Amino acid sequence: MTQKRPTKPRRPKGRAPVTADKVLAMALDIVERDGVDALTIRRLAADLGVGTPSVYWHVGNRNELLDRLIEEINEQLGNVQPRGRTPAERISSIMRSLLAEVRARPHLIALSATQGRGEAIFTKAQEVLAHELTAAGLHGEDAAFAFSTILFHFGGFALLEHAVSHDYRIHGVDHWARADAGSDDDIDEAMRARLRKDADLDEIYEFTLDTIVRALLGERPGRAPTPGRRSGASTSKR
Amino acid sequence: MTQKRPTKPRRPKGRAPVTADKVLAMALDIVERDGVDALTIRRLAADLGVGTPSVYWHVGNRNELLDRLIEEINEQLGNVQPRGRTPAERISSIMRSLLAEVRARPHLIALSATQGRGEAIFTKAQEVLAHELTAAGLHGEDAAFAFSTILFHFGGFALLEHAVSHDYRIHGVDHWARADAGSDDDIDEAMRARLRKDADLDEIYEFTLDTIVRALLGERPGRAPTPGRRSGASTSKR
DNA sequence: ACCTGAACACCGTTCAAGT
DNA sequence: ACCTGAACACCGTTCAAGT
Repeated sequence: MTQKRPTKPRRPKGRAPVTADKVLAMALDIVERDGVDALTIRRLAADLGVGTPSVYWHVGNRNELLDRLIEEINEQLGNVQPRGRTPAERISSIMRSLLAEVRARPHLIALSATQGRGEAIFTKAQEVLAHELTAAGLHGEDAAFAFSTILFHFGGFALLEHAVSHDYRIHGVDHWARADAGSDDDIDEAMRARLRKDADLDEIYEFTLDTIVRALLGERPGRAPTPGRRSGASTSKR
Repeated sequence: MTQKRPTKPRRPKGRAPVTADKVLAMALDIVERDGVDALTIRRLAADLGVGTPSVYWHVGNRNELLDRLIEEINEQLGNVQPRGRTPAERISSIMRSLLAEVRARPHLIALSATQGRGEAIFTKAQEVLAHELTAAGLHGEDAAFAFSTILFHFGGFALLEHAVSHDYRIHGVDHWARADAGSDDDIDEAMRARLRKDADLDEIYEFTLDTIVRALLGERPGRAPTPGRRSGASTSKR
């Protein structure tokens, strides 16, 4: 539109004033493309075509910017609808979709981690979870405890998984690869062999989530949900 | 010793050459006193009485330094011995002491978080845990799965608790304080009231840990361990 | 082998000043 | 109300040079 000078990407006149929303949008863009660390005020200002003080004028300092970013992403998250027939299944299904959503947005986790805001994750889904908990027959303090517990379990898992996603193996690899690991005998070889490989995070999440939800709802554990899983794979004792 | 010039804290001659261990010790000192962010190469060099290039010579760059620091703290950690009569109790007790230890060293968690090394946390205790798991009758894949699951649960909790320790309330506070929170009726008032207050993190940890350990060991849930807990505190439905 | 001064290429943030 | 140039006070890291 209007005049465009090839060498000067800066807006020539008073064209299209930068707004706080535009700053936020551009910031989100940078984070999604190049990660949280790449989001510097100077880079942001440059991409916006303004000087750094302008950024400070629209949105506060870098911390405020990151906080706003978290909330923004958050609002786009958690449009989950429960699936399943039993209450436990429905609740588990919520937390499963949530993990999938959050995994698809690693920036969000990275942001939350750097900002120390493990809670801010998804607001919408909280309503759904609360609703489903009362539908499951929980009320008052019990419902609140179940709510917090489930959310905390989810948040902790998401955070650790992310913190560890680069080259994880629950530390094991180096440690358990050593022949002398595990004092002497005692720890059998099959276990040690398995610990040398990466842990199956999905399996862990599934199991812990199921277990916690069922316990909160007062159901007995039952090996029903994941058939064939956790059946005694007891191997040679060495 | 020898000459000491008051205005110049730098070591005057070739006195007491800096070693890698001294660098590490000083770094640990700074982190413990002023936090991870305060640990800058320049500050470290200054406190050591040398120029910045010296630091680079002894220990690599900042990342390597942080990694080494994590491992160092780690080695001082996890001298736990299991207490309790049943296997579940003994295992839970390990993870309880571990949380206590890690809580007493917030720097370690901060370090692990910034370095993305949620696993590095405590090496020694892993042996104890593995031992106790096999003593509980688990072997092979099952034992490995239990091991990873328990560690992951612990790590996730520690990480989230730390990330959130400053002003936590599972996001709730702002959200559930609003009168319109929870679509319309449905969510009862007692639950909403409880969500406005901070969640009891100890209670959550205790409950999830117990539940998971018992499930892994094949015990039935049972409300025995924490008597009086989670008894239907169902209050007025509004 | 160990240390130095000095520089490079970045940061976040603020100030005085412009329109 | 919004934007600028310029600076301040920091960073991590490296280079060439000293002993």
